[in-house]
Amino acid sequence: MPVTEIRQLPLSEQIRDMLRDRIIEGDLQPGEKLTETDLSRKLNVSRGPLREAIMQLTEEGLLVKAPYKALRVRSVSRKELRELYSIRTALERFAFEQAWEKRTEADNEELRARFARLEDARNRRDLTASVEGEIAFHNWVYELSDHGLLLAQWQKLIPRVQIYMSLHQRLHGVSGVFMTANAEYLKLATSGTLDHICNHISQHMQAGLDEVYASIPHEE
Amino acid sequence: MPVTEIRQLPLSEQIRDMLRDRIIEGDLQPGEKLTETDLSRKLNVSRGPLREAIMQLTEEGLLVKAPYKALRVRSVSRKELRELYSIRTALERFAFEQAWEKRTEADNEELRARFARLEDARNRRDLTASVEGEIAFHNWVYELSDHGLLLAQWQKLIPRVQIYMSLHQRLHGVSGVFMTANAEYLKLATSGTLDHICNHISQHMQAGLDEVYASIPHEE
DNA sequence: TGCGATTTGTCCGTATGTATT
DNA sequence: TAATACATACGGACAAATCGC
Repeated sequence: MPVTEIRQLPLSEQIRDMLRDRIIEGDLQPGEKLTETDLSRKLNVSRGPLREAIMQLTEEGLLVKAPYKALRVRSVSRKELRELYSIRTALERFAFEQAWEKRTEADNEELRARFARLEDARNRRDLTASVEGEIAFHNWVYELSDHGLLLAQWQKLIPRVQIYMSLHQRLHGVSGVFMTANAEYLKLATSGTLDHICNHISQHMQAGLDEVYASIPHEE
Repeated sequence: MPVTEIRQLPLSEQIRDMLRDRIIEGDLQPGEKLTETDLSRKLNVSRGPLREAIMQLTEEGLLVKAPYKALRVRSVSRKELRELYSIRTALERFAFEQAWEKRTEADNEELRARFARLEDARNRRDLTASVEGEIAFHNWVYELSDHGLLLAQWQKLIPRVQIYMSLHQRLHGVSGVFMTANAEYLKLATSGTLDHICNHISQHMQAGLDEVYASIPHEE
């Protein structure tokens, strides 16, 4: 019986996705030191594809690397968290400017569906699904913007956002504060004015930042 | 006489920088197909570090790659050019918001120095120095913003900006239109109000876009 | 549509330079 | 300072997928 292992994705991408999940889940903790040879033994892969995965995760900001020096999982910090939410605010407001005139009723219905899925995940206290749902909810406007560069920049930020959301949820569970803000976001995005939703995003992001802020230690 | 080749940087980074220069200079043209084995022979390096360089350039958007498919130099397009300048507008306005209160007279003096260097490069009709100067001029506010994520996002855009600027300059030489806009930018950045410079950036970017737009063919 | 040629993806063994102890 | 661990790099080899005819 030949063991015909199917490989839909290149091995390097499988490794990348798996390591990214382990970092987001906290299995590999912030600041933890990793070595290539160690990882290649434990994952039972050679260093070639592993190095490619490591480089991509470094580009995403999940790993920190310097030539000939130790590989580390990026440490979380309040400064980075503030930067993350402030740049998300700028990008998402810009996304709404790009998307505003393009919205159709079908698009609005799609956002309501994503809101419902997010609400459901929260009610079930499903931490992973809540994070995924939050990302999908915000992804809506970037998809709608029809702006490839903007979408790419936002999607490169997603893993870092997931890290902070997951970290917070593991400490404090699924909070209910978010959903009222999300309901307002939904309402303004589908039936408000561009100015209203842009103003709301600043408050929305600030609320998200405040929610997570205390979960992060002061010093890097 | 032993040929003692010094390697300050890892080979993969040397390859990356060299390929990036060749793409920006137009030596490797948009849409051109590349093969790893071919490149490794011509550059006299093995495929390992070459693949790492290729991946980084793919992250920067200079190369396009899909599993098992041909590697290509990214084609330029008017749509991408519009996206590039529109997102630059959003990021640079945000950068000024972040940097505004942090400016000192020493910072303003630094911007004037960069303006002078840019003006000098243009007067000398030095195409390469003009592009570099333009980048350095705009880089000022990102450095000042003290926002690591923002700076990183902007710097990842730089190679693409350089491609379009170089392409335009090779076709039309150094134009004089820019410098009046740059002078206004300098004045507002150092002595205007935040609102004024933010409004100016939109016009400034639009002017830059218009300048380059006609140099790019319609169809991708 | 198939089939060979080309190219990418992967692995191994080894060597060398750098960092860390 | 020396010794060890590790990252970087090379070359060959084969498998897997794509491309061209």
